[in-house]
Amino acid sequence: MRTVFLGTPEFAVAPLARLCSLSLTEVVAVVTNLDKPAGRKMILTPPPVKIFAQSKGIPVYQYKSIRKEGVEDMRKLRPDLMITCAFGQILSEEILDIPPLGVYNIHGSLLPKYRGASPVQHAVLCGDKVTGITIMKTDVGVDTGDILFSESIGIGDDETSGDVFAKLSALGADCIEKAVRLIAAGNVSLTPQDDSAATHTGMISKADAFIDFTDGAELIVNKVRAFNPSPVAFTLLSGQPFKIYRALKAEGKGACGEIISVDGGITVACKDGAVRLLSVQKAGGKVMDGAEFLRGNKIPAGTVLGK
RNA sequence: CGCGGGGUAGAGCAGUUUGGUAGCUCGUCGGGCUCAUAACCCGGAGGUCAGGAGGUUCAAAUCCCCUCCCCGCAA
Repeated sequence: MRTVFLGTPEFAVAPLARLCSLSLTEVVAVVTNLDKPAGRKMILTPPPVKIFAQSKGIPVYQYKSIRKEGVEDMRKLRPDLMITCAFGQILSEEILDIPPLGVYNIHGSLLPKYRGASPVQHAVLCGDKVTGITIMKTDVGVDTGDILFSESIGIGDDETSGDVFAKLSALGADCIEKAVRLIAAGNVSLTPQDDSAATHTGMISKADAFIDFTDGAELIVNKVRAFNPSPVAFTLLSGQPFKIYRALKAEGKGACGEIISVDGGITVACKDGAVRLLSVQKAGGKVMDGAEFLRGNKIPAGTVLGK
């Protein structure tokens, strides 16, 4: 099957790699977002999917808007099948109609839960114990298409979004292989989503990652997990950004945001107890564990975070 | 040239303003105490202070110049 893959970030690389390794699918082109300026020097950086595709010698197409600029290119490719995975753009009817076998999407949640841009982060943020991959037919809505199947996976108590992303990316590869075999065999049975059970997730912003110590310990720990590796939960220490990479619930009482213990680690009081900061970073500094940080930064107990 | 912090012992930092014997916490090694210990006490090792046979000076971690690297913000 002539297959066109549309995806952008690291998450999409494993599924793409799987499709490339199958004899069933011939990946004739990869579509991805434009290279973006990144980092302090604003160096133009190609998306991970592009880097992978080029290493395999697969033609890469990049559009600001595939709907406006890419329709003719897609038609010329004469794909039998198109696969989307964290592509970052919404396809038009015009494009969806091109491949005779249809367009399928790899989504990082158990739909209809967590439609949208940040399903993985929200699953972690909400403290879910289970999430998964859904393979669904792509339609003009945002993750609203009919479901081919889904597979679930557990979320460990101490796992971050980064950890879950890695697991789901691998699962996504397995799922898309399975899906492609079903499609090739003509064995496709779709189930519409229950829209009444749907939840939607938007883009994660830096402001979402600000820790409010008047929240409960569990929510704070979940925020820390959900926003690692990006954008990373943070608070303020003496008015400067103070990032928190890892934290655990702990025993203790005190005013919200107050550091109540600096004995071998940093323990901060919150609404219903305390959290222990296991991995932190101050502005301009490196990431280090709590005890290490305290060795060189004399933080008196009683210091209040968040201002 | 987007803004800013930083590079000093294995780790994290102070010392730089006001040049003048290289310091702190931890780790490490040795010894002691203890039923015992990640606890406590005593002692030791470990640093060409990012680099430049640079500049100034009697004297530079510190002041001036150049280069490299790390990080926060912004995007």
